[in-house]
Amino acid sequence: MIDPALLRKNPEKVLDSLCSRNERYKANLEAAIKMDSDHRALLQEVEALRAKRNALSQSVGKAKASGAQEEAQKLLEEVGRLKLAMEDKEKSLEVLISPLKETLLSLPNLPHESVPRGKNEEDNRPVRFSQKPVPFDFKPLDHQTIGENLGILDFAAAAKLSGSRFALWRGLGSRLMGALVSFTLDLHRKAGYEEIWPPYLVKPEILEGTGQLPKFKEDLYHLEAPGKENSQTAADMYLIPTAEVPLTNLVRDEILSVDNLPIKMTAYTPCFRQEAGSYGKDVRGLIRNHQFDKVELVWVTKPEDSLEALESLTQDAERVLQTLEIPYRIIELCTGDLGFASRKTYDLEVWMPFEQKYREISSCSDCGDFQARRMNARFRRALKNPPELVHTLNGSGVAIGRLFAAILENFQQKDGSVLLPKALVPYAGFERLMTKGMNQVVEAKKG
RNA sequence: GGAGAGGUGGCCGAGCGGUUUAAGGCGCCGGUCUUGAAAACCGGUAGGGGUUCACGCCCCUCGUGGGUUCGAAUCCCACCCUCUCCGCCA
Repeated sequence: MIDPALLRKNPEKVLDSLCSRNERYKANLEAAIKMDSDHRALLQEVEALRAKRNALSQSVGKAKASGAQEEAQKLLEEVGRLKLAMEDKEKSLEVLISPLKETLLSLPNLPHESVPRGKNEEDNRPVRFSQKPVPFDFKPLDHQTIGENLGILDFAAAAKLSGSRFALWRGLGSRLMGALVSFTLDLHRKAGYEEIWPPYLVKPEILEGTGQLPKFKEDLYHLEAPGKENSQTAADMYLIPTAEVPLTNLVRDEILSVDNLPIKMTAYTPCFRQEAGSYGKDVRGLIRNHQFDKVELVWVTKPEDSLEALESLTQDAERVLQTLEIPYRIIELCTGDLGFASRKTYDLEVWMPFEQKYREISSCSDCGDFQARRMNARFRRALKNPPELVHTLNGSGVAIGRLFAAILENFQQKDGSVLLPKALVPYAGFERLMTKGMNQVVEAKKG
């Protein structure tokens, strides 16, 4: 959520900043400013009436205690009349609050001033490249074909169980997935991250905290509370679209000690997304599925540390690709391409030889105090200092399915086998993925 | 899922319709005393919001949301969470 105080103090700056994302926020922002000022005007009236009521009610008690029955009766009548006027205004206030809150929650974060202005992904700026990809001396295949030829990916089986946009791994493919998760978590633990194994179903307010709700409900898998009709409070549940959601919300409603910052957490989780808007795009393979696996990195920092933390977090994600010797590049997103909660984002993109282009495998964002304000996540510099909002950051470190795909494509051999990156061998327990025919040849030689 | 007990400030714990605008203790912070410390004593110790140049004043919050009342931590309803026991279960 944008700071309402800033909205009042400097509406032009907020407007300019939001419009650098997209002009369409202008109307909503102006509505929010108007609603905020109406709300405050009425709030003052209501509070004045409440103060009066409280004072009168108290004097009723005192009058009764001192035995002044007539006096008490008179006061009672007066406060009764006051109450009617007050309840009227309180109702009007109620009516103002929810659209105001809704509007404030629907506005995205303000881009950091260092972020390049731009309309869409074409204006994103490359930051750095790894070593150039080595060209193949044969025509590389796409990861789905490679995986199916090796018998380690079975999309037909996944479709039988769950429909399109699901994946299923078999045999060594399944083992390789486990290896990628262990390898990645190990790497991050060594960099000082605490490993977390969180729940995958969360309450609605948790998703509001990180910014997925109320705006992006159609992207989420939603479980209606059973017996909802009979209960006002039975909570719906949502499948997490990323581990960012449970990890970041761990600091919700906390006042942390400054000594605990920065907090660095990592988690492997499956992620669930309806991806409603993406029909027809990337339908093949492991790139865009309803369920996918990801290792996530989350930082909680002091405000003055978050930009530097973003560099550090991005490097932690980068190290996964470096260690696995996969070609990649890092780009900085322009204002128009930033995610909802982010004020500055680096994307890591791996080289995909079949398509001859870079594909996103990680997105690292500094959310500033945007999520912290929604979550009420704070810290205190010293005992006598007032609490301040923390800054939160998150990044994939990295998407495991896409990493799997990148390994198949980048390490494929002319004979159809895939040679694993060296760093992965101890985790996988094997060096090469081979087709059934090749395995038979090897075994026959042994025999 | 069922039964019972319970949820009050950083912690313990009183309060069960109106001098409670939450007693008392512990802890913490500041001060007095002291060469220094401890002890003792004195004072201060929640968060959010509104308003004010400021001092301050006001509103909201006793698990959450409703309700009753002039007035609710206190009474009523629903729910959530924790603990104990039972059932089911990987």
